[in-house]
Amino acid sequence: MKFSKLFLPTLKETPSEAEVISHKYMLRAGLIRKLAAGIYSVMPLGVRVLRKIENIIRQEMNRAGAQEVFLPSIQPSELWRESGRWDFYGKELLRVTDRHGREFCYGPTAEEVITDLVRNDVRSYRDLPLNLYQIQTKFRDEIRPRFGVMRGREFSMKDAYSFDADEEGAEESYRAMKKAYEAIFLRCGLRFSAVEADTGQIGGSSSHEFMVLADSGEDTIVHCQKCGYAANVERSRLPLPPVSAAPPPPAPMEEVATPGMGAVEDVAEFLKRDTTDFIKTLIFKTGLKERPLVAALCRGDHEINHVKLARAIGCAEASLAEEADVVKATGAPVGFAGAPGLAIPVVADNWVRNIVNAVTGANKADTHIVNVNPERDFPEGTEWADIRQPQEGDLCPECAAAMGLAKGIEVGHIFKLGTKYSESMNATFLDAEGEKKPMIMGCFGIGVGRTAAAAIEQNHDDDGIMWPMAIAPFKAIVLPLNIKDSAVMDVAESIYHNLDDSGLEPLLDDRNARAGVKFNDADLIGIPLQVIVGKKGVEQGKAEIKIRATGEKLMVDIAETPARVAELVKKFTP
RNA sequence: CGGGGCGUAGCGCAGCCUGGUAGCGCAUCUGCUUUGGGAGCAGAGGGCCGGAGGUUCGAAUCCUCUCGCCCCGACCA
Repeated sequence: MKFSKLFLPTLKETPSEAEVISHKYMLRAGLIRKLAAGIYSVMPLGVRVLRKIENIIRQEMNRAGAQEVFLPSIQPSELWRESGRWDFYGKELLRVTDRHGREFCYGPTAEEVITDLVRNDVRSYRDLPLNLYQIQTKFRDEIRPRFGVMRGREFSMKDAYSFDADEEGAEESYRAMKKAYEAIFLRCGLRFSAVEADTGQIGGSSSHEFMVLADSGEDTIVHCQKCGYAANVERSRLPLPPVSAAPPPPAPMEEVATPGMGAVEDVAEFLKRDTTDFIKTLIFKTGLKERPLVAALCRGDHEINHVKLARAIGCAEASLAEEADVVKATGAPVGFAGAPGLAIPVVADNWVRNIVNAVTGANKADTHIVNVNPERDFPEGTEWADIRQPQEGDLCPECAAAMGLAKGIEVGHIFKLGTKYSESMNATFLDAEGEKKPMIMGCFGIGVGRTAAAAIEQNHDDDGIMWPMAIAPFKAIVLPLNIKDSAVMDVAESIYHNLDDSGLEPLLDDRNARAGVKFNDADLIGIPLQVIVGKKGVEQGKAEIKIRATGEKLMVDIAETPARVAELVKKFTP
């Protein structure tokens, strides 16, 4: 490909809308342009990257025994009503009505469609297992799209669905996908971690997220260096707190005046007590009829994780209650809630249980209670659970070593669905005994554009992108520094054609531009290898190969250049 | 949805407070020179100032409404 013919408008300055690195560089390197919030056009260079990623995905999915299909993006509401998600999915589901008044949605995922497809054509255990996947545009009407294609509303996703006759088969399908995913992200040149995850709206029994480690990630994970345990904080398991051998004796509860001091830090300062002696009480809305409000407790220096809390309560989501509800539930303004004497249900974090002579709110304005002892003073029926946010240094649930926290970008997510959809949508088969059974399902997603963005987050410098070889739009860019110098141009063209004939996907920068412009654009768009052809080099029979990622420069005989490029391409392709 | 910010040429911005009919840099086009890290000179084109009302002799500027975008939060395969 010749640069002069390529639709590749690079930007010298960053458009003001971009905040994160990958978004900035995707715009500047001419990969994408925005059409509306969370909706992007992909330009030629971007398409080349996406196709590379898609092809790696295809190869590994096919190798794992999955078959590619292509499902509709517009899906009838009936299927979604059958699964029960028409109402459950909420505003994120983009609903449309056709000219006859029939309701449809733009597919955010395809469990319903695939289950419908399979139930109609699969009847026997002999047809199982089956794993079908597609690479399709999805639409999710996110509340707040952001960070370019990282959290877009319209995006390309590979989604796979497995159907098995029994648990062992489903387990095997899950393992095969996990292995395929590891191969895919490894080949894409990403540093990632497969972590235990929450199942969210998709449902099902268990799941792993594939997290690309990057500071700009929206998810937080806890991980153990020693044994390799890693989990999304939403799914983190924390061991019980150490028990003191000789705890001080419990003292009688006593009210203290704490005028205007709602925050734990203020009260701690005032009472000269450590925040670890405090029990923080937060009131949450659950959306449940039987217990709309719940008090969640954690130690003063800890934070409640809303997702862990929701799971402990058994509700879809837990969010902080409005001020009026807090007043109603506790009889005090926000900041003075405490478990003793509270009428609403109490869920307390395990780490609260053996705090001795703790400080907590008195359910009375400007008042706290000291010497609270949970076992003695908490209401009857208090539930204990693991509901707090992990902290740096928390101990590993598997091996008890200290864990760390890291930010990650979720590029893939795999779920064991069980029979959630096959039962609600009646996808059954006859087993060897002639008995009718629901298929056991799994589902497996990869965000294609997000994988590209994650690759940039992990591989860039101040000058631009440094594409991993396997997903680079071009593997090498040939830079004749002066196209009017026919000796230089002849050498550049011959190297270019040679590379092209060898299938090494070269780009020839044949623009009549100064050397600096070409260097800067080559760095920006992140082609892994630059072949620099200049006057001085040509006179000595040499060309120069620059490795974008390391900055390393090699002087090479012109005749050997294509072979050296081929070598380097091979070396850098995992 | 709550909070904050921003819409002026393709991109980045100034002008707005204190109304007088739009400007800078980059990019683009033409010509000449230049060609190893975003060139120089000369010339040229491009904006009903997001939109709609209003105030005024006069609105990019003041007021009201509206649309869009970005950030934080809530939310989220």
